[in-house]
Amino acid sequence: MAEVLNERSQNILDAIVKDYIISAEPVGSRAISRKHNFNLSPASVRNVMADLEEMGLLCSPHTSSGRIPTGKGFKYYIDTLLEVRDLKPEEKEQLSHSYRFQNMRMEDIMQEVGRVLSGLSQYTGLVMAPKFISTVFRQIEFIRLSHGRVLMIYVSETGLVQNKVIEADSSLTTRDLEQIGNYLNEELNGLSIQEVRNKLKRELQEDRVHYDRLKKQALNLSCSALQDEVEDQLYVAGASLMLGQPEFATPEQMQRLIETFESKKQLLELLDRSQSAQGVQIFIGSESSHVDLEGCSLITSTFSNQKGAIGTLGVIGPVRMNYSQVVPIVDFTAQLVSRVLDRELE
Amino acid sequence: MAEVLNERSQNILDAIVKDYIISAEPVGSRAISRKHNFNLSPASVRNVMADLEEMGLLCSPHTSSGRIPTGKGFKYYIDTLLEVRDLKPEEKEQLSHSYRFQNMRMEDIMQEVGRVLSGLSQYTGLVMAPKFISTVFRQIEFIRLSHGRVLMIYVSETGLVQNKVIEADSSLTTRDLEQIGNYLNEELNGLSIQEVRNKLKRELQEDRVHYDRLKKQALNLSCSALQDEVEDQLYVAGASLMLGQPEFATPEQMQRLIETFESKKQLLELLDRSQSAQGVQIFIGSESSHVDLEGCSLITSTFSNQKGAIGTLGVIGPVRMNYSQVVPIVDFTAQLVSRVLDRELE
DNA sequence: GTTAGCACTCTATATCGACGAGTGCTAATT
DNA sequence: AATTAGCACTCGTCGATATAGAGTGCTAAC
Repeated sequence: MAEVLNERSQNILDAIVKDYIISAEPVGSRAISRKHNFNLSPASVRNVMADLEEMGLLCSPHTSSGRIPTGKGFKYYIDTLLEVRDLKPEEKEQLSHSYRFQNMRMEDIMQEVGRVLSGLSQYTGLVMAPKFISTVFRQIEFIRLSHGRVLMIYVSETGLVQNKVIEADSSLTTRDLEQIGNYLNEELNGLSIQEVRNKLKRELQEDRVHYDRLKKQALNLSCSALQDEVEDQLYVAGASLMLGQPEFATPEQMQRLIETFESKKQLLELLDRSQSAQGVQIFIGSESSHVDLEGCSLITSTFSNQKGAIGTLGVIGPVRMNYSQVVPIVDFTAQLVSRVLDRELE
Repeated sequence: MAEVLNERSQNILDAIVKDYIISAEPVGSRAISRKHNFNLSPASVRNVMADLEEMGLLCSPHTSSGRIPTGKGFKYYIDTLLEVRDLKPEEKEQLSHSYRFQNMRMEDIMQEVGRVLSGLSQYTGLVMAPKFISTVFRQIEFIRLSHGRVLMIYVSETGLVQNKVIEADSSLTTRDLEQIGNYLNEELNGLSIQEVRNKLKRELQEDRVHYDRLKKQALNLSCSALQDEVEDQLYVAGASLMLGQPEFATPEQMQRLIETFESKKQLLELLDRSQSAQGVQIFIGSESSHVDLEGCSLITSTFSNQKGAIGTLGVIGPVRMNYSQVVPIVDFTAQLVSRVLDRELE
């Protein structure tokens, strides 16, 4: 699959991609031959470029213009040529100070991370909060609303608060709900949601449950409270920065981009995918199949605490993104957030 | 201040505004004279238009183009000429069915309202959730995090959940926090936040408090929990629809608009202002002083339940908005939401 | 008071040519 | 055999120019 290029071709591809990342404009043979001292004439460079074009790594917008890298070209660059340097200690130090996490709710932390990611990269920051199902049970409360509707408030180990309205037997009193809460808090403390579900299922099947009305109701209630997925929380920051990029300069492209950001569905799908793997991942718009993010690239990394609450954060920018700068930022930020989440556990 | 126009001038202004609302293009004398049967020649219409221009109600983009209404012209139209018809019962019925509020958390309701407002109007929907301070106390919980940090979860009468991290004496145990919660829930139930604050202040000043360590800590804790303002919650839906409007067709305008929507600060300021008055209010971009929403108009109304939790919702669109269509939608939606909030109280 | 007529203004659109950047090919060079 | 200089060719950009059309303001006639 991955074609092998000789060194000269690699160097030239590298140079073209780097130039294009800066200028956003087609790169000509003359510029390459002059700026980088390969000691090659433009004509020789042109020959190589023609080869690269044939391989599908470059293309030219029209007959007589320079070349721009294709999606495949960028992929090759990222996989083979990109050198991601580690941040220096002082850079890490500085980066840590960009984030102010003191006395913040989970929501605020997620939002702040998005904002800072966007600010540092000058692209759009994305954060997906840890999924409900990946969290560890800490506390649950039930509050009676009207007509047999109950407000459930769930708090995870890390202080993630989620709430949900559920239907319940309208005969349940405030007192009942309190007892149910106490019972569950004692029973379920420290279990992962997955374990909680298993435990609940097991207990519901035991026969003797049917003799204890309250216990049965407790189990039913917590089942509907914890069974269904709670909607994913996605934070998007700095969407307007994307509009400054030349690749989205036309009104139609802008509108499409903002629509995509607004609906969040496609973004969630992408972030979901990256959650399966570890470390930094890069998606290139054109290759990412049915997702309609043409011209965009996504750099993501997952964060998690020791108990396994997993979230994803990243930066979305034009394919022509400054990967060597953004990748370490995303990487280190993910580590930073993981550490902060662990700090929440006393 | 408000100038008085004779009937003919009014009719012509009315016609120009209505035409402009539809076409978004300068309106010429010929079009007015033909489409509306005033039995006036274009020349006569031109004379009137010249007068209206002198009064500052119209302007022409350049020497030889039709006229467009100025901000002042729109204001006159809204104040004097706009006829807002009430919705017919079947329209109300239909509108009610657009909203699906079943088993929704407060957050979801707010979001849904924004979405539907945007969908119905084809402009951008805004909803500001009831402010923390305007709510009525229902329940409070404290959860111990690390290093003397405590997660406070507050639930209002209407099921609005807000949480916040506060610093606290690190010697407080989980048991203490539970007792403090119980104590507060008993003492404060049913009071408005304002009353709660007063009560807390009063009790803190009583001398004998100092002999009861736990009570003192309870008061201190709830003071810092309930004293400061919690961040306002603003929901923006359908921002991309604004980008389809011809007044925001250039990339620069698009970017500015999205920036304004993204920062939310200016929008909050505007919505705040409208919260002081009752009923539907209309702000016109150019007049709304220092807020940078040129070319935009805002139609708002407040909603509230019987216990006074007040929020604001509305639609933001180009000044050239279809007021006669959108105003009743905003108005009725606010009533609808108020009713839904009251339903939450059993 | 109203309107027909007309000169005038300004925008939008299309057309044209010059310019420049860049290519691909070929033949000469190393 | 690889490299490169030279050259014809292509194509997009920019500015100038012309044209059509919409709309106005003014004046004189109704």
